[in-house]
Amino acid sequence: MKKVLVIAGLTASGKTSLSIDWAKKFNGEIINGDSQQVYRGLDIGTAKISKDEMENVPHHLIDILDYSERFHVKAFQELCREKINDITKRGLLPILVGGTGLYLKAALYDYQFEEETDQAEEYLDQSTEDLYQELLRLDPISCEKIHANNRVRIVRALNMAKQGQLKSARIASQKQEALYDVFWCVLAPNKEQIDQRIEQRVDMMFEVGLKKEVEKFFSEKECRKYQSFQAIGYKEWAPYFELNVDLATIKEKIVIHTRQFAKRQKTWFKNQLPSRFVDSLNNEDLDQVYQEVSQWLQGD
RNA sequence: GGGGGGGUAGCGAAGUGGCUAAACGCGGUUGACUGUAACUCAAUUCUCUCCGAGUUCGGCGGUUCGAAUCCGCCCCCCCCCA
Repeated sequence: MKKVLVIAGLTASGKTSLSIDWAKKFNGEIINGDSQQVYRGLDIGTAKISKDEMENVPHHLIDILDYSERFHVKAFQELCREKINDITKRGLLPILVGGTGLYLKAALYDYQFEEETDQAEEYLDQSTEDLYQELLRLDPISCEKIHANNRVRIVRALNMAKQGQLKSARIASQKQEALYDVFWCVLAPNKEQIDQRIEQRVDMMFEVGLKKEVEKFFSEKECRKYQSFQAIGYKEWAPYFELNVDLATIKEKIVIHTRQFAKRQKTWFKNQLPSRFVDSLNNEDLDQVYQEVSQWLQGD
């Protein structure tokens, strides 16, 4: 079984620096596992690693899309698996680094997606309640897992049901197994430290020109419907352009959204994966995991 | 000094005699998550010995069967005039 080392974790937990360190020590290459860092030009707001910081360690799946393009799990799954094969073939260790739990899991587990067209527009004029009723007819099992208010998920399941396979049936056909020999590290410092680091990071983003970056891509109203504009650090700027809201307020919003995001990530990793939580701001714990990873690499 | 507006749960803000422990939003907490996932959604958020009880709506006192809501005095904040 191919080995894949995963460095997942909360935003601002220190994934980037650890990944460079380990890539060198374990002779690996890095695959980005972050839904927003795939976009070219969105650098500051996504806290993307810079060329310098890479220290010549090869990075994959960064800057592969224009900010106007759409991206989704299926695409990530395919690209990521290709990279894993490629890196493994060259005798190196693939290190998957990122905070998008679903993407990581979908790439490494036996999740299956199929060719499918997006038909979201079809549902636009229908109420969420109606859509839920329809889904109740077509795929009642999925309804058990999707809340009646969760329009996004309902539309998704409906779309699948109408194009052939039921979402519930597809999930049932999977074994919930990893396709690789995976070591899951989840970097999760304690809350006080994460909150503090988030605040510092956002301050830094403003200092190094986040505003310019956002203006470059999103000052045109049209651009704000792009998926990339969903990213924290970007979407908060709409009131600045439209209502002249001051920068301090924008910044505060970004900090709050980032904190909330970190919490969601933590919940997700805690309950979706058999992962090794790492207090990445604690050197003892880091040494400890380092040993564990080394041992894991030696086994077959 | 005169005139006006205002003080409601962590914050913002409704409520102007009973249906109000008090709408709603934000923030907090917990959780869900298989093609938007940095998304989307849910539960919970005065206190407790928590299926019931106890304290709340600047403070004190009063009217009333009953008050955040009415009356009196006091304290604080904002605006205008002087």
